[in-house]
Amino acid sequence: MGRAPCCAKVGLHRGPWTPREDTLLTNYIQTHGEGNWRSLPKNAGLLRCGKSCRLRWMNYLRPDIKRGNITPDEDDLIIRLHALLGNRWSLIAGRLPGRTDNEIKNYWNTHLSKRLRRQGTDPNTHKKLSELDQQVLQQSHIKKRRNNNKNNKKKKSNNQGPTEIDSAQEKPKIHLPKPTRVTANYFSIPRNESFAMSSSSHGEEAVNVPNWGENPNGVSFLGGDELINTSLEKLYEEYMELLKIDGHDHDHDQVQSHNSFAESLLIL
DNA sequence: AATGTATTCAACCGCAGTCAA
DNA sequence: ATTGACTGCGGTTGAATACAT
Repeated sequence: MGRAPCCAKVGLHRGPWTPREDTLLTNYIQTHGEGNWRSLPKNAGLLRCGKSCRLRWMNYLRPDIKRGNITPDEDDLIIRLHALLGNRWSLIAGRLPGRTDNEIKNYWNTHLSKRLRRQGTDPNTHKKLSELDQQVLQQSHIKKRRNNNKNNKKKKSNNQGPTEIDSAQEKPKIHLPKPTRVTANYFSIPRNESFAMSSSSHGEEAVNVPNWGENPNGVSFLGGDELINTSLEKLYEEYMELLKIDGHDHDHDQVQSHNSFAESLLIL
């Protein structure tokens, strides 16, 4: 249908948020709650589009956000969840209390995917790369970054918009299937709250579906690192159990069994 | 010290799902 | 059944910063 971009309105602020804007947004949400993003900026006295407000709140201002220092446990969990779920960042973030989808996406792109590549694993498929594949990936990665920076310089000096030709030329992408949208109808817990995995999980089904509804009182899972680590450990155990039950050779069928589990998470 | 290159991450963009009219 | 507003998501950009030469 093609709607006009929500930020196209003349006179709206863009770019980095100022402390004053942050305060206005925080104060407004603290008194009126989240939602109604469209009308929020006007009501809060902000010259921002609703989308921008939502993003700022979700990724930066929310009080339950844990910033920086992603622990090795979280590292490992992100990698495992990515193998299961692919680039479904919001789903992954939902399993990491206090982390945002944007943060995890950035962390993946800047740290984890590189690490996997260095270890000879394709970050997209989580399969072992051949030596040739590794070389190709390294080359395209380096080339892409170089080109990107060249473009940045060019844009700075010319003060021109993005050069579509440039960006289109140097992007040999590996496309994953478009992530399935997961709505609140499926999972009725707030984002960034961990879920309680059932401990008696091995019934007739090979996979287990988390108890999404088991947080009726809005019980916080952010009570401390101990609590978080406990839930992470539970997750690890659960995944390992699932892999055992599948009875597959992990090296060869890991991705496939992960995918089937991922599907079970998405299609209820 | 100056310049070039690489990295990080907040913010933006556009698409797609949902839902009310 | 259709339409359009709203919302949420993943992909991408680009300014700021760090590091290398």
